[in-house]
Amino acid sequence: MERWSGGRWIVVIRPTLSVPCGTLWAVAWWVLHVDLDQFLAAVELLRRPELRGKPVIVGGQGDPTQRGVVSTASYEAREFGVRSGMPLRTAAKRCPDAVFLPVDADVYNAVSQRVMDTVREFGVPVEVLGWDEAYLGVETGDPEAFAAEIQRAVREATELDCSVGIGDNRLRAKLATDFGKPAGVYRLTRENWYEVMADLPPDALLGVGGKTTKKLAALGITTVRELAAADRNALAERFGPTMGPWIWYLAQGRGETEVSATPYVARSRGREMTFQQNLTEWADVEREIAVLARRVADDVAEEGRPAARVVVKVRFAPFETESHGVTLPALTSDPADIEQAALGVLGRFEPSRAVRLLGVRAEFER
DNA sequence: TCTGGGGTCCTAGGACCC
DNA sequence: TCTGGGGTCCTAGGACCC
Repeated sequence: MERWSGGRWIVVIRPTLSVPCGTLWAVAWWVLHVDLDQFLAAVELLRRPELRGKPVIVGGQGDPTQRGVVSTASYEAREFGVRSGMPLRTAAKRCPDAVFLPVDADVYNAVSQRVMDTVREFGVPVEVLGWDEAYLGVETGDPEAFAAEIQRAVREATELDCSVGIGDNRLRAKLATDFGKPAGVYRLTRENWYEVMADLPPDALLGVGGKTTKKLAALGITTVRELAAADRNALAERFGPTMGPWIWYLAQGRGETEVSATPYVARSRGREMTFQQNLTEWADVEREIAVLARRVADDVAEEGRPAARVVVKVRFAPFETESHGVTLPALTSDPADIEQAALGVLGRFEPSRAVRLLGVRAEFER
């Protein structure tokens, strides 16, 4: 396909690669994945510059003697083997000199907003994935230059570094980002997919985690290459008619190319809390469920759509999780209704066991 | 290593209906 | 009297992601 642009003809190829085309500029559709480097730690360093160069760990209440896990570790802390998701206690053992800071969601929200506003100024579709990530759909002959422009703009607006993955689909763009970190750009396409990914374990793919990797190993599949070459029907047999073929596609680097700028519509809103000391009195459990339900009701009100279903989650000591739910007799945003529903569902749990975590979630109509 | 809090999507099994 | 088969909806749990 050709079209007239900027005073010259350009060749538009979608969604494949740009090809040098004589005096014509070859333009293609790219997915760019923008990911801020060590986001939470980086934001904390902005307001506490004296911590720069030190191992900084953001997570929980910022107290490694309490229950909580690492949200983000600075690169210095990662040198000690500290990783996201690790218990704070463990992180403190690995890196005793680290500075521990509590998660400050309001601040990260505000900074994230500035970053995303900056990225949106480029006038391309932007799909935000969380505090620190977004996909961009970009039509350009030089995606590396575009990526560098984004990095420059984000740094200018926020003093934060980001890495950019360039891909011919969302999967490859997202995986590319890690190879660009920190503060770099990397391109992953059909051209170099196997060269880069073939020998990595299946959980290098987005959507394949530890559990699936273990099950695959039991089938003799231990690399992306082997998964890509596996029998699709056998995978469907083992992992289900959707998941089986899906992970097979992933291993080949195939994925969605669309980047949607349509606003995110939540399926559910929930609140949960792990208690520093297990609750052993059921009256306390009931009281805390009521508190959580009221908070969820606030979130539901903010959402502006009524709840259709309420689900209660209980994690018993030491770590056994159960959930029960109820479809509401009618759609409602009334805090009293949501609280009543949650307390009613709570009656279906065993009341004589110590409780580690409680959660309440409201689901919206699909 | 004693395992957060915010979510999404898929699967399996039972209920229910014809 | 003890027993079909298919479709659909609901629920609980699992896996995964940031």
